[in-house]
Amino acid sequence: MTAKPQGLAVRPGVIHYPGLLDPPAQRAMVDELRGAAAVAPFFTPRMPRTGAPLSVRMTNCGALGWVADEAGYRYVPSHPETGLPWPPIPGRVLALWETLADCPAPPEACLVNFYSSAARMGLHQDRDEATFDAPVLSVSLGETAVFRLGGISRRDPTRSFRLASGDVLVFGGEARLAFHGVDRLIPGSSTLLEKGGRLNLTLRRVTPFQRPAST
DNA sequence: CAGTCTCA
DNA sequence: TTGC
Repeated sequence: MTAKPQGLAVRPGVIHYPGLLDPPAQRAMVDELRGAAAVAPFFTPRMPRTGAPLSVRMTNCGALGWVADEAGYRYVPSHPETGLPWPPIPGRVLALWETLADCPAPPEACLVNFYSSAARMGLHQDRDEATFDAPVLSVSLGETAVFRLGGISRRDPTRSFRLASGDVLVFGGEARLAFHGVDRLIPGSSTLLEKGGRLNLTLRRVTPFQRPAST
């Protein structure tokens, strides 16, 4: 995949690439992620202050990983339970970023969220990064998610649409800070993951990069 | 500088 | 890096 594929603008700045990864590519990516999860096991994130658990389980790849616990939301260089550095971002995940992100620097964080059939994710923004110049790239693997997308303000109207296995979504430009979440999964919609559920990868730039000079 | 929780 |  060298040329940039065509996508659908769900709203300005949010591009949906349905079925961008064919089933063999999805399987290969899942295999890579299994290797990463063997080094950095999934853990249960918690809400700041209350400690209420989120229903997803998560791990990370890359130089920095996103964690959530009583202390807050933040990026850290190592796994909160093992203390080991996050494993590298898998090659085919990096390749997707290179094709789609239009960004001169590689991603620093690859958050891997696992949704069981009952997991959900409330509406939120990805805003814990020190730069919003780079887009956020999201990859869906496994069961279809009923995804919810809003605007920049929490009270903006929202829309819902489905994200199936192999779909890629890019949040950039004016939509980089769009609210989004997952209402639910559609059970039985995929057999990619033997035990069901859904993996979502979120690729992000965390620290600023030097943009090419304009003259 | 309160949040991607949840339940009232 | 959470207490305020």
